Amino acid sequence: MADHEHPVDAARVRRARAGVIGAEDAGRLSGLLALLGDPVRVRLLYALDLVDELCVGDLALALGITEDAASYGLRMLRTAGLVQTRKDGRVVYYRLADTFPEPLLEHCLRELLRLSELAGAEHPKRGSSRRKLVR
Amino acid sequence: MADHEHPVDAARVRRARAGVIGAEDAGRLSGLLALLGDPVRVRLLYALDLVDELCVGDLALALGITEDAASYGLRMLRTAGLVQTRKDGRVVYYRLADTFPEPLLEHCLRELLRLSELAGAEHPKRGSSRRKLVR
DNA sequence: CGCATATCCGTGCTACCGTACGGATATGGC
DNA sequence: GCCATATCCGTACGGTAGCACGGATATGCG
Repeated sequence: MADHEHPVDAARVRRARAGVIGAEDAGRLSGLLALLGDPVRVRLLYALDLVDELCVGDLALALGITEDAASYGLRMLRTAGLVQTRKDGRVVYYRLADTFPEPLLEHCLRELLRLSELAGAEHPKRGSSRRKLVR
Repeated sequence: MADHEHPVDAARVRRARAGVIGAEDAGRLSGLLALLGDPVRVRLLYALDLVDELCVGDLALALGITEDAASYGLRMLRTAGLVQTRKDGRVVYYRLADTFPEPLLEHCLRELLRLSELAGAEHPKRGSSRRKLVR
């Protein structure tokens, strides 16, 4: 591909360069978004938002996924600090983290869901019908 | 891993099962989130939000990425219906789609960015320092 | 008409993600 | 103490995403 050394609109390029989100922030933000960009993890968060807390096996049962998948997804969310655990005997109960901005994120997700319905409906991106997420 | 046939808290499992987001919706939503879960695409959207429209080469220049990467990212966003194009001669100008909920999404991203700063700061997820996003 | 340029497209490669499997660890019950 | 169970962990593997490279296409310019 050509190297394109000559900007077409130098002024706008400068404005964009100056104001665009930095690579550091973009990395963190996209990392978080990528973390949410998984059917299992999104549904885990939704489920935990519904019921205060639930253990790994019950979450797997509720979502119709293997305990491995639930455990893996929960570990990712926990590593990112989005959920926290309470251990009671052999059972580990997961819940949304105290710092979790429930209403905000729920609002965001609801709106993004609406957007996804009209924007990317016909594009079978990852996990739309490829995996059996339920039952 | 054990099969866990006996739910610990059957009531909550039922509640979670009934109210949790469906697999269909989860697929679309996570697909959209995964689409946003890429440093290049997030920054492309930010840049397009700053300046009304910009062509591929200038966007690559502004973000310090190759034109291939810009073209690829823009194609993804266009396929999902998040951006639209205007062709003028050889140059293709990209802008946010008319249906793009600017203030909403911007608000969401800003808040998520804040969340990412305190939640996943110490976890080098994808793209934090792995890729050269700028310069 | 021939050349330069802006963008797209097909292909191949590398890296990584999510899952399954087997085993390890911890805890409770008998 | 011994066994069952809930969860985690290490490993291996299939699938796929994102990028580079070369070429194709289209358009402006002389």
